[in-house]
Amino acid sequence: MAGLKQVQRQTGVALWRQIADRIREAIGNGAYDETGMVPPETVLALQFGVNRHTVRSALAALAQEGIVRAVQGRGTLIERKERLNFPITRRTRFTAGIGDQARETRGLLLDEAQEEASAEIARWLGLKQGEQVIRLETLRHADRRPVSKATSWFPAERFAGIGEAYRKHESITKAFAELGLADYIRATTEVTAAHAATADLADLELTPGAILLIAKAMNTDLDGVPVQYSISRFAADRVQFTIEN
Amino acid sequence: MAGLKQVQRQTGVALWRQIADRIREAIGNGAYDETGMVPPETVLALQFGVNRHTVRSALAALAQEGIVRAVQGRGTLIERKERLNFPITRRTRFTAGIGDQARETRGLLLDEAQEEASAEIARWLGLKQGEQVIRLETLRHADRRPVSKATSWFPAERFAGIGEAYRKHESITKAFAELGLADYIRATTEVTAAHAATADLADLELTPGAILLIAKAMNTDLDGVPVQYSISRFAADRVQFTIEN
DNA sequence: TTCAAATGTCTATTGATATAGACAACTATA
DNA sequence: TATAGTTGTCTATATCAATAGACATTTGAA
Repeated sequence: MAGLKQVQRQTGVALWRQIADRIREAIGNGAYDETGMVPPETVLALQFGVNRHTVRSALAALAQEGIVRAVQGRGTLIERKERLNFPITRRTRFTAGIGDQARETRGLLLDEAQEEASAEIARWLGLKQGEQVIRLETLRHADRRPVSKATSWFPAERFAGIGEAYRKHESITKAFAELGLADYIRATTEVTAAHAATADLADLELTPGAILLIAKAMNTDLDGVPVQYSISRFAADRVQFTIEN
Repeated sequence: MAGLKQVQRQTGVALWRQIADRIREAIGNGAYDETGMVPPETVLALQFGVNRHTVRSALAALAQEGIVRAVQGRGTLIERKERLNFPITRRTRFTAGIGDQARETRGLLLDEAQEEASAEIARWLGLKQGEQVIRLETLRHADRRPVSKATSWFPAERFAGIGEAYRKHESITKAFAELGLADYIRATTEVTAAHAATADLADLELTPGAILLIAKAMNTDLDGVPVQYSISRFAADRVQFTIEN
């Protein structure tokens, strides 16, 4: 588990960024829980086989993210460490899934629009291409930290006013309930990973090079009729998915 | 979908690498399927807002990976494009899951060892810490391209000789069968994403900064007794997971 | 054959990245 | 109150990353 931590040169990814990513990950995995501190700069420099100044650049980046805080004379303290678990089941709901792990969850409506369904959206929602759909851009927080950004599409006819309902309740489940859909089922989830797009970086408070876990999900009502298709982007260092079969 | 492709400066990730990652992703998503070619360098330079030489660095990297091939006077042709779908269900098996999408799958045994179960492994396999387990390091290919690298643990007493059986059959399912376990069930899967570790980069033929989809999975026999715990690392640009509920 | 469009090559310059060394400033503890 | 251990700051140097411009070479179509 220990061993020489390695980085690669001349790959277009600066050493300080590789090291920052590794340390962030190690913190997330609880590697430094005993001391609550990152090892001294000289030790890290030795471990990664780089100059101490390079390690300092990495730690400066992590300090900028609010993950560590350096104290002269003492060391570099771990400020924040989180990895939420997000279960994916037939009853997957964001708020309920995260709810027991965070004191407070919020759902922000960033944008709302009615538009014609693209071929892909139409396929997922069982509509014809060009039929009207409502698109919501939402940003979900847990304990005041952004966790995921999602784009969702709903059949416009059936769910007119869902934007307003979401803005009020800050929850898809409650918005559905207000519009007469008491229950729904997660039918399909596709999971991929990718580098974050610029637009998502800012909202999720990430730095470039950061990784997103991307879940493309389709929900149906109890009769199996599609009610929602969504593409959710999660900050990979803050979330893991669990699939229980 | 079109719009200005964006890259960020002074983030420790070189522009040419960001651009290479975006283009690789776009190719994987079928963005250039109509022409079978990447847009001209000057067009890409305009789209990304960088100098043509920077785009050339990105394309050179992709050519190195064997994804594109530049032909003077014509353009830059797409050589390879793949994204396998990996379904996660109660009956998840690598070979069967990928089998219908690739002409040929292989499973290579990189390493085998018998060791004492760590606290985590023991918990997953329902053993006591320190009990003997067999660890296999395997590398799985589809159509001669590496797809995933996995570390698996098995209770040593019950599955003595599983390394040899895997080496022979190149399949966990068949190795289990040889040892008297005719059927098994995927009980739990945890999905995360992370930057690839150096050791995995080489085996999976990836470049640093590349993303892994990581699946931590536990399989049980039909009585619910754990038979395998594994951590599989997939090249994120070649694979997606599908969870059907 | 001609020409537009595309990739290939070269030179030059600037800023970011990484290394190296020296020393200052601060903290906790013996 | 020393002192070891830690982070903070400064200078200097070499290499990588990015931009800029000019021109050569190849291809495919008019």
